[in-house]
Amino acid sequence: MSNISIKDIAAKAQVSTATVSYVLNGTRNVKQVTRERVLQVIEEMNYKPNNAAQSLKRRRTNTIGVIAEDVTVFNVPEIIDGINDCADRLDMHILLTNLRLDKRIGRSFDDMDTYRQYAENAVSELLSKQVEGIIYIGVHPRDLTGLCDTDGKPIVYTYSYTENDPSIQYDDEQASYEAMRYLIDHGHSRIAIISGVMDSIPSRLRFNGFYKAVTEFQLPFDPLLIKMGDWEAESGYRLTKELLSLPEPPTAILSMNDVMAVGVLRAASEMSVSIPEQLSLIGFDNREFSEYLMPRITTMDLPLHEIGYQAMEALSRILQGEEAGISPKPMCRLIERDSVAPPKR
Amino acid sequence: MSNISIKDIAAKAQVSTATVSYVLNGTRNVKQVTRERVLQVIEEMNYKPNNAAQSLKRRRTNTIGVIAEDVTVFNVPEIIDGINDCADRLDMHILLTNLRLDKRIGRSFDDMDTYRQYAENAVSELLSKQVEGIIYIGVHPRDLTGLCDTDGKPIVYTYSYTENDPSIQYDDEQASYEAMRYLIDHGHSRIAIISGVMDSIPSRLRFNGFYKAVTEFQLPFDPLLIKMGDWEAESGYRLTKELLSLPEPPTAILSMNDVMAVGVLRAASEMSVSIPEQLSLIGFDNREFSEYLMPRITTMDLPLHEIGYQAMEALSRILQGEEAGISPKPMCRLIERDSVAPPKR
DNA sequence: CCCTTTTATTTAAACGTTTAGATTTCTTAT
DNA sequence: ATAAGAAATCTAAACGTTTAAATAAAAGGG
Repeated sequence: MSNISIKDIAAKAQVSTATVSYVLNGTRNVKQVTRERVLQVIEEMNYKPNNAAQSLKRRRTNTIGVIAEDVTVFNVPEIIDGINDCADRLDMHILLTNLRLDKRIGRSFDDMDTYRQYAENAVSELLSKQVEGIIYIGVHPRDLTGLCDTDGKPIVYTYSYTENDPSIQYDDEQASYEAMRYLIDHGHSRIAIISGVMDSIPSRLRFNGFYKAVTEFQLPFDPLLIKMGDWEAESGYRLTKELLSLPEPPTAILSMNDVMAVGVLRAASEMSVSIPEQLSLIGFDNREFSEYLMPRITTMDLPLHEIGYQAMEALSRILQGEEAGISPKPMCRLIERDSVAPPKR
Repeated sequence: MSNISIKDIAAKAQVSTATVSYVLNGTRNVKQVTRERVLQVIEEMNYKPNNAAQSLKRRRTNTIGVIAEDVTVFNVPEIIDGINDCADRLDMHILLTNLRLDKRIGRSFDDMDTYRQYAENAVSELLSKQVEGIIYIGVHPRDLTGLCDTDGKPIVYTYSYTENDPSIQYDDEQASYEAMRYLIDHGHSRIAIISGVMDSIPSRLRFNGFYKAVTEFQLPFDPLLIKMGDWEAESGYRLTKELLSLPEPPTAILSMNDVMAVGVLRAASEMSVSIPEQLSLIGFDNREFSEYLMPRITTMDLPLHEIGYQAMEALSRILQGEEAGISPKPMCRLIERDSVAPPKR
């Protein structure tokens, strides 16, 4: 049970505490022989520097806070993993705060009072722990700006649904543009889109990409093919039924997430429309299950690790006093599987 | 940009630093009027105690370390959420260390040297941060015992594949026993089991539960119905093909995880065996996708939040000097869906 | 061999708290 | 009014490091 301090090491190695500190940090020359003696003693006594004392004196903690709205949301762990990966390289540490918002206030995004309370607590806690900056992983349309005083400590947002600055996002618009191109390359022109809730930025960006492809490739723009979902499977199911009942149904559907794509699958199956023969389908997110469905669905993989990594990099840059810097948005990647084929004619 | 210390507060409120500390911690009587004055100043200056200084002086950090072999493994975030939930209540903080083992050494569980290196680093880091104890979330057959010196700090294992002490696990044996009962209640007697890799404790425990039910309900024990999988979908697929090709195929399959159950589904579909009419199926894990498959599969939900919570509770008890205590293992819960029906006769 | 320069080591203050023990101030009983 | 006791406040040391500044030891140069 250790309370071995630098003093104990100094005493046993017959040097001053300063010398021990110098060998530990390499901040000054130490004669080879004494260095070895000190290291030897450190090893013997299994000494570990007291981080609290170090931070106090150095006035640097090498620690950043990560606030996650909810760690159990599917994409959050990957992002944390990315932050972690980068933090390791920068010799930084992470203090994780899980707001547990999904558990605590569920889907009532407008319960701003409760949100504020939890958010303030979290920030206050982190500041007290002397974090040098904060990364905020949002999963819903809300954020910290104006909510609480971070005492000058920088915040970087990632995976946030709202527009913050600085904020690290992947390129949603390009992603849905690419998905469209893939469908078009396969010969589709009557393509429907099922969106997520429209108050979220990703929905809007993905819609932009869709629209860009429609105009660029001069597809007929039919408002009947634009459906507003809510990210849940049920909406994919319902809207697909509507789409397939159209006098002139689409030959392909772009679903803004894999969960709604499950609903598409179900509706198609019930209506005996086979995928991909009679209807092509592309999803978003590359959720694990997208590979387990029948057919395995083609989907857009999100660079989650990457945005976590970049968020940490950006924060680090800000901490060095540099500008956050605008690195190009990481790209999504199409995972080709079995849910797309040329349209039947 | 804050470097407001207790001294600044003391000066502005015209009291000594001791008094400020007393109002902050309530450790001594302070006259109502001075207390208010001090609190006022604290509020005004937005003062946050410096945690490093506090820990240094108090010699308590109220912080525990959590070491996760890999946070991106599906069940880990739920467990962390449970730890978090309990820690909040106990006013404890969590320092998360992600070994990133799946990324770094993949499936080579026997690469003990690399493992040791990462593990030692992690522990060393945490000890330096003065954590009071450690929770280790394992996902593979290996652990920390004998690997590195934790300097007397207690470790609690959870979700670990090996036998450690103290270790918080849910009741795997009971779970598979219950699953069997459910099948038996539905009229099945010729029940096959597809196991995970047999060097993992959960596999063995689940097998025990299976076997207990077989003997207790006097089912014919047929070795041909016992198949060794490896947790992956491919093995579920292959073994199901074998099972369904038997002269006397089973009427139900118990798969030790949902991923292998996907393979079962696929094999059955290819062989035109319909589920649940001709073959019943129960999985394990209640993975999100189990609800998205067709048919939605009946599966065992794991009390992941609960074991995280209990791990934190147990660690806290140890830190109070009490015994770890053996609370009853949390139970798994059967999620009834559409993959089980009475056998066709 | 002494003086100078370089290199190695030590001394002591500081970081921002907490907390015994000392001191002051306030109450209350006489 | 005063002494005694209680309540409030203050003083100062300590926690385990780091780091300027001071000092000591070693190395070079003539």
